[in-house]
Amino acid sequence: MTLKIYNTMSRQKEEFIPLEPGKVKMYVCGPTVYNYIHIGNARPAIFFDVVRRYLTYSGYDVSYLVNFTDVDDKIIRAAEETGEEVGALAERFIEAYLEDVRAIGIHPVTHHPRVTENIDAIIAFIARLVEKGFAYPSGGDVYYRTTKFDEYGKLSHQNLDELQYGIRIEVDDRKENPQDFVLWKGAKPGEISWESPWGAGRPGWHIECSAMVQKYLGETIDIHGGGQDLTFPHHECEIAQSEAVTGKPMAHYWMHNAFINMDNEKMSKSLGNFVMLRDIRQQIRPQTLRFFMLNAHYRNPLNFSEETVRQADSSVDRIWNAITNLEHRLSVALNGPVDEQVAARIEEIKQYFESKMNDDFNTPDAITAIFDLVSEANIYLKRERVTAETIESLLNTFKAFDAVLGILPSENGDLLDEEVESLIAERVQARKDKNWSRADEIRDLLTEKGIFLEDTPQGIRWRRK
RNA sequence: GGCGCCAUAGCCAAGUGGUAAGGCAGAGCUCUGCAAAAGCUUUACCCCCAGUUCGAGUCUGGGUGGCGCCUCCA
Repeated sequence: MTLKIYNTMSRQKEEFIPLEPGKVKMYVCGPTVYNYIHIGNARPAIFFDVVRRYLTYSGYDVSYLVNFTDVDDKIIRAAEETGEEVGALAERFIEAYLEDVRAIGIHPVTHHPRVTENIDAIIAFIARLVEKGFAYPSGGDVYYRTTKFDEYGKLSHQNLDELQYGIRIEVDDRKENPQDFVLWKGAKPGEISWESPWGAGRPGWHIECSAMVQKYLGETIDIHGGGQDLTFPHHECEIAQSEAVTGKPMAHYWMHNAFINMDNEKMSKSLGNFVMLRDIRQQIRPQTLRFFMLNAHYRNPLNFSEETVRQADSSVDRIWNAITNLEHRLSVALNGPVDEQVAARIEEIKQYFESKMNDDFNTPDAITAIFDLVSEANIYLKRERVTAETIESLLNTFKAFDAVLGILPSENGDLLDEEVESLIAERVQARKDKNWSRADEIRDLLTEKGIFLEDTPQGIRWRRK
């Protein structure tokens, strides 16, 4: 069973063949750190985290890089407004970003290269482009000569002549052609800058990725990802830069996620219709947010609303309940072999899970496998006699899937305090005495504290919500 | 103008041409001291029109409606 990935370049699903057996090099465009990230920014963060986790699950050794754009126009403007140094402001939002993504269960990436730490590599890269005639200095800036790169437009399938230039952005007359883009920006007086052969300045937006990909991962990588809006111009420009220098493909697989919408409109900072991740994660569980994102295919738009999030939250409850119920039953389970029928179903479900993940990361269908497992577990628990080995086997399968999806409760012990313990003990006695009113009173009291009691033939079971 | 994407149940959402997964919500039943959790049962002529085919949600053409990119954007 092989992994297939939809490649924006070919507009087809292609079999994944790594450059080097057993290893994957992937690079995803990260944030420009001038603000907190919103839910829309969280989609690629979560999705590509899952891609990386699944590749790891599949046995690959993955090098996963996400860059920080820590100097650019917006950062400079933001720093002017707050009165901070550019570097201090960028650092502050990098910390905020790391805190945000950690909170939603994203595994640490291999490395976060930063523009300001790679200025030399960027200058060297531009110098090679100038040398080869793909770039030209003009009025203190350096521009990329798009007409020189025959394949410009191959990723986004755009025709150079048919692009509408200057519609949104005024065309700079220092360019030979309107479609040329800036590689090096000459510094304005007082602006943060670095020395270069073309004078003091700073890198343009696209060049950082070309330079850093090459420096950290090599001339060709396996997977390059990002949001759909980066296909053009950003990734197109990266290809023009990198392939002009190396003559080799920059990446074998180009992956792009669709957007999160608000009222069917793209969530974006410029439209102002966004929800900050920091704000929403006070209100919803990280696992709910991940479930919400992964319950739709990454290439389809996803509408964010109170209702759809609530539905995701209830879905996560169903999964968590199954886990809690399995764990509760474990303490009174018998010793014995794994039930054969259950084992066979687990194997089927696992095959299904992998076949769906292999099909261009079809996470909605992979989630179906989780629910199949939930059903299997619930039905098994209906039996009077269960074995610990079978329960362990079910729990381990949940864990295996969760190593990819990250939607189960976190491992850290969820213990009850003494007061709660003694209330539960009191309720056990009250029920023995058929003192139903006291039993109900205690249950209501604990419900208010977010602890839900359930009476089962195997004793009291509790869960938190 | 160019390049694309999407339309499936009340809601969310998969779906390799062979007579529609899963989740949420709802209804009924079972279990329960009452609950909860869970189980069982139950809810679709797949936007419209034509075509290809023994057979179309799926392929082709044409509509309708919505969305994205075309140098800030995930």
